[in-house]
Order: sequence, then C-alpha cells, then structure tokens
Amino acid sequence: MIKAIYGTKDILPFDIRKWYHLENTVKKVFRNFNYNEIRTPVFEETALFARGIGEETDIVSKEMYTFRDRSDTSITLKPEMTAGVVRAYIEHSLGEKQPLTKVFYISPMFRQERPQAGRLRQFHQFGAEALGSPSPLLDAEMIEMAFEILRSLGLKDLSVKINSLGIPSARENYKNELRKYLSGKKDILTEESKIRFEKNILRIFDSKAEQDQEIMKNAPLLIDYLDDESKNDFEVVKTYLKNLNIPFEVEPKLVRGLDYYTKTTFEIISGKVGAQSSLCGGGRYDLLVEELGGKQTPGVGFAAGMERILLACENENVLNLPEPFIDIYLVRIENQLLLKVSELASYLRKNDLMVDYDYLNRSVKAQMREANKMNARFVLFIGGDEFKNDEIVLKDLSSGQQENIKLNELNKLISRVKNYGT
RNA sequence: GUGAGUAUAGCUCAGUUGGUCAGAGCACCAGGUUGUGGCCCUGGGGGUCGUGGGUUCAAGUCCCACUACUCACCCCA
Repeated sequence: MIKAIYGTKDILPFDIRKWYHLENTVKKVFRNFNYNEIRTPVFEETALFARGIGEETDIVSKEMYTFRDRSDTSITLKPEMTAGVVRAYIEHSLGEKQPLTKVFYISPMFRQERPQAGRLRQFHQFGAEALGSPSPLLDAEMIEMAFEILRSLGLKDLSVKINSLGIPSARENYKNELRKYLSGKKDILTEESKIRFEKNILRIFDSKAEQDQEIMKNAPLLIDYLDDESKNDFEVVKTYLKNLNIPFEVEPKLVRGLDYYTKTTFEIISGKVGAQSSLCGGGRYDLLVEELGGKQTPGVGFAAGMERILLACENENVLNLPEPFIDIYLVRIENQLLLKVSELASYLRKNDLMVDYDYLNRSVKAQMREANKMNARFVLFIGGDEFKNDEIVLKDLSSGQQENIKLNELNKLISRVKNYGT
C-alpha cells in the first residue's frame, strides 16, 4: 500500500470544517486590518532562502526540501513565507506603487524535521507582512492581529512574549559581552552550545539543557545593551500593547532562530499543545529587503502554525462548530422514478438548496436512515399515489410533519425549505 | 541526527503466568408486516493479530531483526 509521505497528513472531509473555520477567522481579522492576500509559488530558487533566512540557520542548513529540476536549477520547497513575499515585493516593485504594503498569506510550508506533536514536514502557516514603515506601531499591530485571531477562536491558555534584538551594531557589541562572560565557562556548556558559541552565540539562550540554563541565568542580557532607537521603539510597542489590553511578558532570552530579525521579536505560546508550544512568532526585519536586492525598506511580520492552533483548539475544547446538514434528501419510493428524482434534485440545487439522494438503489427505510445521518432538514418523497396525482410529499424531519405539494408549485416548496426555523 | 514507546477488524481497544484467543464497542450492510428516519431488537460482512526469522508439542502472547507510527531531544510555526 502506498502511504502518505512521512510527516505529511491528509485533511479528510470530516475535518475540513475546522480548517474552513480557522481560515475564515484569519481572513476576517486580516480584512479588518486591511491586509490583502498574497500567494507566491510553493517553490523558489534555493538561493532566495539561503540568503534570506541565513546559511547557518538550522532551517537552511539541514531542513530544506531542495532538489534539482530537469534544467538543473536548484529549487527549494518554501520552508517559510517571508523570503518569498519579499522577493515578490521587490520583483513587482510594490514599494513604488504605495509607500506601505500590507499583505497576508495562508499556505503550506515544508521542512524536513522529525515529526512530533505539533510538527509536520508539510504544515500550514498563515501570517502577515508589512513593508515600508519602521514604525513600532506596526510591530504592535502584528501582535494584535495574531492575538485577535487566537482570541476569537476561543483560545485562553496563551502567553505573549516579546523581546528586542536591537540593530546589528548593538547586537554585535552585546555578543562580545556575552563571549567575554562565557569565555571562562565554555567547558561546562553542552556540546551543542559549544557549537553555538562559534556559530550563533545568542542561540545558547534557547537551550533547554539544565547545565546551559544554569550558566545563562546570570549572563548579560541583550535588552540591557540595546541602542537608543531600539530601546525607544520597544517602549512604544509595550505602550501600545498595554493600551490594547494585550497581556504580555518581556522575555529577554527570546531569541528567534532566523537571521533576518532586528529590533522587536515576539512569540505567542499555548500551554495546551505539548512540546511544540509556540503558536506563532515574528518580528521586525529592517535589513531583509536590501539583503535580497531591493531598496532599503523596513519590514515586520509574523507567521502562525495552523496545525498547532487547531491542536490547541481541540485540547481547549473551544471549537464548537455547528453540525453539518443538508436541506433536502430526496427519497424515491419506486426505483423507476430515478430520472425524475435527478431532474428534481437538479432543479432544487439550481435554486441554491443543498440536496442529495440515494445512488445505490436502496430501500425507502435505508434512504430515510441516510437522510437522518446527513442531518437533512427535509425529506421529499417521490412516488406512490401522490405522485400519480402530480404531488410530492415534503417531510420536516425534526417535527415529523408532512405536506403534499403539487409538482407545479415547487416555488412553494423552495420557500418553505429556505424559511426553515424562522 | 539522538533517545524512548507502540504496532490485534474502517475506528477505539480487550486478549490474564504461551494451550477453544481470534473478541467487544462504535461504524458499515440487511431485516423487524409489503411507502417513512432518529431509540430499541435480530442477523451479517470484514482481521493470514505490522513483516521476517527463532524458541516450543503449542505463540497476538517469549526472543531477535526489519519496517511503520507516536512522543521527546534538537529546531521552530
């Protein structure tokens, strides 16, 4: 048997409602903030991600689905969306058409990691990017949108963590301080962290190993070494968040693993989804557009993991979706009336009703069971004496009441069905 | 890449120290007076117990290998 690729999941018909619900919530919130959707290809030239995300990052160095196509071009399935959005922004000169570009996306992403709860190899993210303004107002807006989406889904067990990484020169100064602090203690770090010491010293803060955490507890904090501008912007972000009643914690050890972040970074964590608790993360990236060959353009954005959010919704039991139903199930009393049934179904469907009927030549009883299972509001009987008198029988399944309707008065039937429950 | 755990019907799982152990519930199908559902009752289909070896008179039940899946590390959404 051929099975789905390791780390990929089918979204089956009875699960799709959850996805529609999530997607609709996402689109609604983004629309209210006037973000428009952008769709970029699922694959890009490998160089885009290598330059955008950073060669040394885990994503680029060991998690990308990279292959050569028949023209020997190195292609990569997108592991995140920001690089592609920025590429499109530059390629289509969006910055020339309007000073500020606000976009959102909903898309599958691909990373070859070991799957576990809340982590797949093909997974889905929604997110937003705002390009063209350095204003910390937009940083706060990103957090607000993400929080608003999660909140309107009904999630409660959330915590917002924010930090500032500062501008690169300030960060370099800080890294030197950190190197000084760690130089004498290097030997007691884990092997992993020794490598980080060389490659990306900030990431040592991410380590969950106790011995590392013990050492890092007293390490100098980036937030104390920020440049004045970053410090000021960070204060503005906090002021706005407070004003918006969004609870947050400053987490000085929050380090984003992508190279492009500057200044504000943030993360929203759920206490209900297992080890992969980060539902969304993002931050400012004022140097990325230039890095990818565009004009100097500040940007800020975030991405959220949809599987994780749905997991959180299930574990918090907040997804109270209405039962699916159909309007009418056509029950055929005599099998030779199939042609008439299909004609009626077609007519009713054209009148915007959800209609189904039996395709398996089953008994009336079986057809009724099927109607009940599909949560049909009405059943329409076709056949018998009534049909000989040009009538069909409409039955309201919740009350059990039936009424005969003339075949030339179908409008009456349609309005009856459409006014169900009113 | 590292570690741990699991693997019995479509799904969730029982199967005691190896000897009627191939089961239950749900789901599915058919019937319960010949044209009408939800509840209930009766019956039915469906599994070489992940795969391959081994131990034994006898193996879902013990041992080994392989494969798949799950969780965690790592990393991130």
